[in-house]
Amino acid sequence: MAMQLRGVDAAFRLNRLRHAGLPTTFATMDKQAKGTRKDRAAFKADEVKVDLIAFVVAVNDNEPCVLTIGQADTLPSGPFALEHRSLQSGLRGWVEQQTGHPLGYIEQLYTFADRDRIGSERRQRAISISYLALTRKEQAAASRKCGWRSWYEYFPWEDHRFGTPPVLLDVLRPRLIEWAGGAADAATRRERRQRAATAFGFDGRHWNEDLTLQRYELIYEAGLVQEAGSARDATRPSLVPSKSMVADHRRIVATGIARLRAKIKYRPVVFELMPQSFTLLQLQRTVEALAGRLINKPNFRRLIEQQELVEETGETSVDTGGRPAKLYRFRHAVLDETPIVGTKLPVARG
Amino acid sequence: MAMQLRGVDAAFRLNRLRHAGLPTTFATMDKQAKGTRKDRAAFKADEVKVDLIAFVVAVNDNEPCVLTIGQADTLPSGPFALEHRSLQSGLRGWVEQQTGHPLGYIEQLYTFADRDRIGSERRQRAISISYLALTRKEQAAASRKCGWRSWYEYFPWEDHRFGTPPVLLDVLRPRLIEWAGGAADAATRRERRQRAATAFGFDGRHWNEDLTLQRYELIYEAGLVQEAGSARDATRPSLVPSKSMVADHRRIVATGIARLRAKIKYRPVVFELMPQSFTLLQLQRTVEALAGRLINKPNFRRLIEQQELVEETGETSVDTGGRPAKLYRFRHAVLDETPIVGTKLPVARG
DNA sequence: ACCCCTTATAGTCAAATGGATTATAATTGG
DNA sequence: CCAATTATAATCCATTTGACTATAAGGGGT
Repeated sequence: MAMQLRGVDAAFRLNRLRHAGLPTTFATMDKQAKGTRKDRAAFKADEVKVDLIAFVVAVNDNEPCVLTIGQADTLPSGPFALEHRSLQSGLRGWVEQQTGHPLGYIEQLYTFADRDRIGSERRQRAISISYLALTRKEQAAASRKCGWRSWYEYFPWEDHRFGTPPVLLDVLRPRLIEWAGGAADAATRRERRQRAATAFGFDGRHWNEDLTLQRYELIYEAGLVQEAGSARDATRPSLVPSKSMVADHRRIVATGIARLRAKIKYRPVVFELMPQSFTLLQLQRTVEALAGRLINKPNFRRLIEQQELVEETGETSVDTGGRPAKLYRFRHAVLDETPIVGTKLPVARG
Repeated sequence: MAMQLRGVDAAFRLNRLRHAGLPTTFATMDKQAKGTRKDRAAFKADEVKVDLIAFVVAVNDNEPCVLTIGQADTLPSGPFALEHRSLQSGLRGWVEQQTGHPLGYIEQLYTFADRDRIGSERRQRAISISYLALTRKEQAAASRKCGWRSWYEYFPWEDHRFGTPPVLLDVLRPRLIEWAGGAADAATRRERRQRAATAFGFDGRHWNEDLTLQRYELIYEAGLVQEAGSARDATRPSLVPSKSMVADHRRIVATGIARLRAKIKYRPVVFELMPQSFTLLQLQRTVEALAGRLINKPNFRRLIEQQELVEETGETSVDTGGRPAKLYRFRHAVLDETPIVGTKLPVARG
């Protein structure tokens, strides 16, 4: 396998193995890690390169988009260098240089170790730190070799706004069933079916839009996607129809989508993607684009209003095609107020 | 300031500044970041050192504990080296070597750039990757120079199980009010009061146990805590009574507590901290220890049962002091089933 | 044996929340 | 003026959730 399996849920999966009594990394751990804290300065071999990678999001015409560079499907990135004052400022610098796009909201996603790069003289370790960034397309200053592409070109099974995507039932389901059935023992087969059903909402289960990363990892594990630059055998006839990305960038995007979909439910981050003033329907359409599913209109409005996230500007928008809609703006004060909504513990009050 | 302000919410705070029209990192960004992707291999200056730091958690006698090493209050850590097969295996190696403790569940917390270390010949960049790990004390093999310390020695204001901690109202509140009032302009004063009230539940607001990191950052920003090794002026007479840690380890712990408190509400991670079989009250006490607040007993049992997280072992425990309690064990199958509980979007079904 | 204390377990009830639906208002375009 | 389209308000009902009460089952002392 040309790529390493990793991701946010790797620890979780590993843990499942542990409970099942199977050997884990922990059991087979390399014992040769020597040296005390004092020794650190003596080693030069410990030095590694650090890459910063950005998953930049904007919603254009109700389509959630990722910022890419070059002809290939590549995320903006660059090495963390001495000139950078911080990781974030390094990331901003690279993105602005490569795309001409200034970033607003930034959030760290995940740090992972790349597979060893064999340098000219010695082994070279590399680490990638990925980030999620939110902006608006208009902020782009006459872009260079970069462009906005819809998420759903890379993840066609993730868009449920117009009903269940055909690819899900026509392609993914049979192939995942096939993959599950290909396992050696019955327990693994059942476990694979279980995982696929939960992640994709098969067998009458509900679709959960937050499981984007689990779904990608499942598809990847089943060998149904192929990324550019990986040297996989070409014997496998047909993969799931979707755009691939360079290296493991598609996994980073999946991580970012999952994070963002989860986050819009408890923090007011959507407004980073909105213009200064907007109608409630525009806001709803943006959330729907991110979540990949439709939202009940009256209930959405009730939710927004009772949380007092927005305030009226006093103006109305007339290009709605029907009755003019009130324009709203985000109440920035909520960033200081926000008590974060939901608890799930039955706490004892008083 | 001897330490850099950073953390999970740094992006959020930064963003608030942006909206308030203040200059930000983005605005003052260094423009000298040069070089294309092809140049990477040519630079040696870009190499950095990578440290792995572990926040290891166990709950001993209803007290949530952190694993520390040495006499000082230090988290297990060590450099990421060539011998390590992955970041996680490197972390496991260091923790086992320094504490003799094997790790089970591991989850990445945050990656940050340390302040520059001035090496003997040239500037040296360093990066720290922090992790959250869950275990049980019993797994410890006759420990070396390490020990378990209660979280609440470092964060006495976080334990609300036995009522509001005195330090909150007697020390923190007046000092935070003083800090808020010390701001130059009225807007900043109001914003500071607002933030403090939200984070600590002042002025009749509810206590939100998930805001551990925000609270620590606020206290830090107000100059009310001092960490070991920082060269702060000694003129400030009295700080908030609490144990400090080496470097920014206390911030890492705060990040981990916040993450864990949020996570137990939607993923069944508590069971990593439980023995094989346990009573429902033991489970409840463990959750209470982590959350730092009491839970309504009947409702907690209802929650556990309706989610089918556990199954009866058939045995009962008699050392409860009253009626014997049924013993339960975790249903590991839920790890494959779990559809993750809560949505907060008013989705349109059908 | 009995009482009393402790904890376990089951059940009830009201309030709040959340999903779905219907009704009414204000525009544009023909 | 009518039809189509969108905005906005209001209502209904099932489910969830917080708070509380009642009963069961043990141990320890007298």
